[in-house]
Amino acid sequence: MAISDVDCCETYELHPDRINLVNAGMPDEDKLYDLAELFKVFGDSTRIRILYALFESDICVCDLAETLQMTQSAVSHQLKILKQSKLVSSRREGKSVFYFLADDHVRTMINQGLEHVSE
Amino acid sequence: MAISDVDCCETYELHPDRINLVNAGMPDEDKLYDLAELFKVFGDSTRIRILYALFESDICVCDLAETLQMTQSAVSHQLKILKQSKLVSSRREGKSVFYFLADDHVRTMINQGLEHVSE
DNA sequence: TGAACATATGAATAATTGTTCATATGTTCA
DNA sequence: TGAACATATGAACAATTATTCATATGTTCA
Repeated sequence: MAISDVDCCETYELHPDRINLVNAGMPDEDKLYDLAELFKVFGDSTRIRILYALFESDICVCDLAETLQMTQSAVSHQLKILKQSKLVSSRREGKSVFYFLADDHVRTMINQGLEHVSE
Repeated sequence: MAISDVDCCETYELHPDRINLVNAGMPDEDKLYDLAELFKVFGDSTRIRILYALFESDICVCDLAETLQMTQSAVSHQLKILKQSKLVSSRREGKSVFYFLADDHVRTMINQGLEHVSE
């Protein structure tokens, strides 16, 4: 029934102690999924560049598009994803919409990632 | 020539001060790419589950496959990606290969992500 | 109200990617 | 050495996704 019965592990010398220990520490499926989804949002260089831009200053869609040399549409699509993940928020000022970082986890996570890739 | 000339920003009221500020703080293209690639590795629930497993104990491929109810091949492919990103390392013990976390950034990053999704 | 500006969004396309299947490589032990 | 075990890997397929294009929504101001 399980994958192990029909596939790779019929004859493997398993280590039940380790398997139980690992399963005990494993978060719920929902949490794992949410966590992966969050990282997936960071896993695109366009979105990383948008977040970096917001490190410095609140900024409107038009300025973002100009800064990143992208179309307004592409930027807008990515901002929507960032907003759904609650990494950014926005406020309207007249015709413009300004985006800003929703909280400081973003900086912390990106800095932690930078430490890793800088080694 | 630039995208802005032909597309979205011909008539936009840009804010040069903000744009310059943002560009000054923007890391190199290479660094941005590496950073996005790193996050992309975290952005898959299978790999997150593997990393969680390694929080508890070094573990061999077979036990990982059994624990996560996946085929040995799928686990092995993902371990390769994690290893290329230097998030895990491995040592051989006889026929088995044991994997373990390469450094503590992994824990820090995942915990930081958890804080965000737990709000 | 109507025209111009600024942003958002749906559909389509191209590119990326996780898993499976088949098989290759590496290790142990009789 | 040969057989069985454990892991790694290449090719193929299905699913996801970033961007583009066309257009809709929302705002200001004459």
